[in-house]
Amino acid sequence: MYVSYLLEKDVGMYPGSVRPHPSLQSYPSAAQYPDYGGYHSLSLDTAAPTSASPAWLSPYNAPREEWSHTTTYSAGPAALNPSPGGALGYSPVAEYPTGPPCSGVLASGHHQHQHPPQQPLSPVPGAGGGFRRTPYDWMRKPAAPGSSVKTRTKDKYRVVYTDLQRLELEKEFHYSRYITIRRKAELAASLGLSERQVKIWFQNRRAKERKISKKRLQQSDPGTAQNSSGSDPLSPAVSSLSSVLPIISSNGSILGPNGTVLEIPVAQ
DNA sequence: TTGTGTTTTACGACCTCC
DNA sequence: GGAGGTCGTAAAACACAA
Repeated sequence: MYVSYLLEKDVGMYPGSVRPHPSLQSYPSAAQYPDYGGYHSLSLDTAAPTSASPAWLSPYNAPREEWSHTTTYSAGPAALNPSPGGALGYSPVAEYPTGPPCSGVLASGHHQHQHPPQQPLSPVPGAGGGFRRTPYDWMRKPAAPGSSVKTRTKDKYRVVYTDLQRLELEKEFHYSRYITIRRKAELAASLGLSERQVKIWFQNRRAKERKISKKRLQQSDPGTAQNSSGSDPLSPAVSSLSSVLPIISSNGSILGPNGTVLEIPVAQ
């Protein structure tokens, strides 16, 4: 928590609502997010789809807040502002070099490209180097008219985030593993998610990274299992980015390029 | 088609900090 | 007390082999 607190304090980290570091002026392609797409592994080039893209509104676009009868979610920005990004001026996808044409949705703040799912445009590399059989199946499945396709069994349910949502979350995660309150609000608004969802996504994403790191350590030689940086090693993607991007170290310090410490957590 | 393993959302419990 | 952190876990969504 205090990390976020520090980040929030460090206004310089987020000048306005744009990515601060010059290297982030244009986002790397999705290929640079090895962890992204592990589930719906759509490379951006193919995910960007021009027409077959889920557009911005996924079949799951309805925020959980709508389930108020079963949850206690607070109404997030998504619920209040269905026009993502516009008011906030944050249009990450618009900056995306290989971004989808539909990214205009974010940039403009209007869902201009809401097409019905169509034919899969191209095969997508799947696990094992093959191609996914039906990369867009998950987009089409739910299209039951009138239903927001929230599968629910018993009291449990979950939605599947769109590729674009996950990509943006991944990008933010690779910028910093801990999201600030402000960025969380911005991201939630621009992605049509609740702040709670963004927060939980980051929590789960960190857990995933720890899990991967742990697995990696176990696979490596036990003798050298001790990561050079100690515990909680960064994922490769993050590690590579850490050479140019500010990042939060395992002890909460804010690391700048080349590991320089920009800010040290205040002793609590 | 089915069974199985993995990944992704979501939550509760518990903790720390302000 | 509220917010957000980790940790553990449930269950849906998915991939893939048989």
